[in-house]
Amino acid sequence: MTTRIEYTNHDHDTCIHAALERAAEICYARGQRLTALRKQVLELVWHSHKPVGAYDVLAMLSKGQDRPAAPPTVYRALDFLQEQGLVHRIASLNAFIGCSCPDTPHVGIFLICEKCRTTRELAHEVGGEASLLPIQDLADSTGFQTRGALVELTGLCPACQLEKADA
Amino acid sequence: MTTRIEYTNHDHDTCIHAALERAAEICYARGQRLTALRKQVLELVWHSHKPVGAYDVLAMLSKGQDRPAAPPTVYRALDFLQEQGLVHRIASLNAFIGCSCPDTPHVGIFLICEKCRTTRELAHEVGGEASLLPIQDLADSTGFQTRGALVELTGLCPACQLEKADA
DNA sequence: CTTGCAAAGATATAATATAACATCCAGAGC
DNA sequence: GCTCTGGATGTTATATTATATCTTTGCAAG
Repeated sequence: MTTRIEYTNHDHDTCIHAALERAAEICYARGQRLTALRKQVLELVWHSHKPVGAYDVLAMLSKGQDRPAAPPTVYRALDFLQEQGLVHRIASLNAFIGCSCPDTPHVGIFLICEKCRTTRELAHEVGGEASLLPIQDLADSTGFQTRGALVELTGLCPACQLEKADA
Repeated sequence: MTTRIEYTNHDHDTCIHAALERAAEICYARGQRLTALRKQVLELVWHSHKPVGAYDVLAMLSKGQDRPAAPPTVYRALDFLQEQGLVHRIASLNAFIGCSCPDTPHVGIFLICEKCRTTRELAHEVGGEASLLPIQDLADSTGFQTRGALVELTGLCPACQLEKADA
């Protein structure tokens, strides 16, 4: 038995559906409005487990529309979703990914596959947040007052390690 | 006694000079060419202990020139300096900062002050690299093969904590 | 001296993000 | 129902960051 998320051969519709439902609950509980647009953007971000660029969202949003949406439309929605902790921004990719644990605020710890770009969030795994403590302690010891953090590891996900062996 | 770097009231010319000298040694030892342009860009990045944008470097580089330099000039120099480990890129700021410990390759751990933007690299402090181990272990335990990392903490540096108390 | 190659110059454009102002629309209070 | 208000969205323009591509330069080995 494992808590590992299987990114291949899973029913991703379930991921999306669950994420949207939880987002609705969270926003309702906080008195925030998950409007149709914001919901749609969230759904598009959840389209895969790979970070998606703002302009990718924009393109998906505009597909089949008479008038394509403009960048601020997407960026505003993404800002809202970030404020609510529903998506994270991956700084090293200028891209966004859905948060699978939006209930509690946390700093993200991400594992980004260099090959397939599938990205997994570690922060809320068992010991996830705790793993930051040594760094925080070191920062504290220099007198720095930490308020936010960004941790992004790049490498190869299990699936791509196998593929690499093939090649 | 402390190993803490004092960023205020220090002779920054010494920092710059030392960085340039060490860079020259490193490049020579590796058979890499620290050309005049690359050296100048490195010096401009070292202009302060705050990350500096590529276009800031570009502006400084062009000041007083007949023809201003073009972006690729700066980006190429920065790419070279990054490859040699002489500067780091701060992803959350789209900016660059001189590495104070370029002799050995390492992942950067940065403390970025939200107020004055002064940025300090922790990676090579005592226990710096080691502080990443719990995260690496966690990543390993998921089967992820880490090849690179990015750690950026934001908050308030000691000096700005005092100022904030004043205000 | 010429040839080969890395570095730098030059031009154009791609990709990401925000500023500023106009309009819309849902809900509160009358 | 009406109107007022404030947040959300639309619209236009532009700022900021980064790269592709081709040309030219300069230096060093043969």
